[in-house]
Amino acid sequence: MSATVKQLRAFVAVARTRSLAEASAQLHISQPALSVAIRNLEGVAGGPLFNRDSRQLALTPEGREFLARAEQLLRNWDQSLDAIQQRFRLQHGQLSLAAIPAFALNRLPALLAQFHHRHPDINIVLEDIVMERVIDAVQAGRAELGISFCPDDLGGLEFAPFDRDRFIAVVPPDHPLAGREALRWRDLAKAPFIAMNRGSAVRRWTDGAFARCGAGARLLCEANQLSTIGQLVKVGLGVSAVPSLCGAQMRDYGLACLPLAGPVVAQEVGVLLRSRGALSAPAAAFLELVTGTQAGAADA
Amino acid sequence: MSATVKQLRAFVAVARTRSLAEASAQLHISQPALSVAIRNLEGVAGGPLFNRDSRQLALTPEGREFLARAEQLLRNWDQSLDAIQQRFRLQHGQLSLAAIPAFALNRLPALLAQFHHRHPDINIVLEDIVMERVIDAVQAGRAELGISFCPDDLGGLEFAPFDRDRFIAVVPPDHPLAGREALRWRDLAKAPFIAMNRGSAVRRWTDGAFARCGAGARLLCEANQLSTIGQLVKVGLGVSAVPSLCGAQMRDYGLACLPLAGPVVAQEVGVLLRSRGALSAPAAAFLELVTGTQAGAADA
DNA sequence: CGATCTTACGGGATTCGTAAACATA
DNA sequence: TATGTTTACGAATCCCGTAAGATCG
Repeated sequence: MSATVKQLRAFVAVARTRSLAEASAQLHISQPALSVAIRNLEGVAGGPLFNRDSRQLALTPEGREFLARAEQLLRNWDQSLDAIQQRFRLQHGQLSLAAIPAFALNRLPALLAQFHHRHPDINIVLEDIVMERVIDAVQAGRAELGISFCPDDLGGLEFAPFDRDRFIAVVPPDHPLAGREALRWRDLAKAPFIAMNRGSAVRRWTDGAFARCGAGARLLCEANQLSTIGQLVKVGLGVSAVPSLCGAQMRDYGLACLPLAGPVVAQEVGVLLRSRGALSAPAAAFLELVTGTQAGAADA
Repeated sequence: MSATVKQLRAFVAVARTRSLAEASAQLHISQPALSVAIRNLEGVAGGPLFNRDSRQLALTPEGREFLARAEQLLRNWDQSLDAIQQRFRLQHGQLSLAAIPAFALNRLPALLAQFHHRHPDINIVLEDIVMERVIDAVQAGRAELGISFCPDDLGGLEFAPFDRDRFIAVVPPDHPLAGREALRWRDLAKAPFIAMNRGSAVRRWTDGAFARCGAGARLLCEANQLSTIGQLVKVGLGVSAVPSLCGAQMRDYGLACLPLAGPVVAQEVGVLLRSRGALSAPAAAFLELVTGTQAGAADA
């Protein structure tokens, strides 16, 4: 067996704190894991790096020498890795996006954090607006990239899908339906339904789903934001169905989210853009990021 | 994810050979494994290190810069690790051992290789002799350490056990008994038996085992080396029972080795020495090696 | 008895190798 | 078609975290 970078970092942390307990907290690993890591490193080195006679670990002479080498080694390591990452880092420019709120609230933050970690010098301009205005923004060039469900009318834009989103049922946690494994659309038709405002894409899809299963929903009220719908469900006004994108958000509100069996209502989620060839470097990098990492991200 | 030393070694090998196939042979890993390793490293770096357009991989400018850094990094790494290992390495001295042939032929080579790898400057003096003479050698100080089964009379020596050895049955591969899962001593009593010479410890144990199960063996012939016994079994003269230590050797001869159920004949294997406190550094190191690593090494 | 380190063991993630698909001269 | 790379998937390995044990003040 050979030594690893992780073991060296562990050794340096322990040598500095002179305590496994303290070092394990710094390294965000458990104390036993650190104990075996140090022991393994000592196995590679060929002898003891610490004296364990007292209650507090003290470096042996060999350990003291190795500490100096290890610290230098880790400095070089991090330096070299930073250097190569910097070479690939975009130096300037900006990323202008438009995204529908369902995506902007749930998936986008993690993606943008990742993007910003890779390219800290790129400014990010984000508009979270409804699907129709996302299309406008991309067409007008206000945003280079748009993220939304696949619209019925692309308006001359390209669409690069990277995920399929299925609707999920949202009910109050104490609702009789909340205990089920899965629901069908006709189950939702029996309870008062809280829908998106007429004219929105989500509304068209829910209407279509009810129509297809031959059961009209008892429409109780409408809202034009999914988070509003969540709150209305929360207070017991009725039930609803939302894109699974919003599952995490709805669960945060304390609502029960159940998969919807039966006639599948699935929508492509993807990136809207004017021309793949004319993308700025930041936009191209983001497009690669989103199509590469989002491939398998399902929600119940 | 962070980069690993292994990935850096892979990168350097590929960059030098400009071929995954060639590099994978050097690194003793499969080509696909190397392919994903490089891809992962590129993921950490944030961009492509190689141009894959032609059939032959060529470094990108960033890859070229990284290669220089990686080579330096690996040099430092190996240097530092060598240095610490050298600090723990015994500089001079010799290790004088006596071991019974059963052990010297089967387990000792790997142990000595390991010891020599750790302490290349230590001369090793090995006597492979029968148990009684091992005791003599240690008592007389000709050997500092003796490896053998636990003798009935320690002769004033210390014995540090590190393994339990059970006898196994040895039969020709085409023998009717060879197909069984396991044998009992009384099964062996039916066939002609090839034993160790009277007076040897192995002979006393096999005699004892037959006596205990109430079946006298049909003694066909005797030999004073276990390897001779193996060859006699091979040519169909009869069957035998040997310490499991010799299992690998017997299988190498093309013989069938079967576990012996029923009355257990097990012997402690361990190290004989005059005084634990008076050991030389090489002997102490070897003792630690053998008691540490041999703990769980069973043979069918 | 309390704090700290070690040992033992089950679960999860990573990595490897085999096999098959793919690209290119 | 032959060489060389990538993708997919089952299997083995390694590493970590939880829990129990040991040691010292």
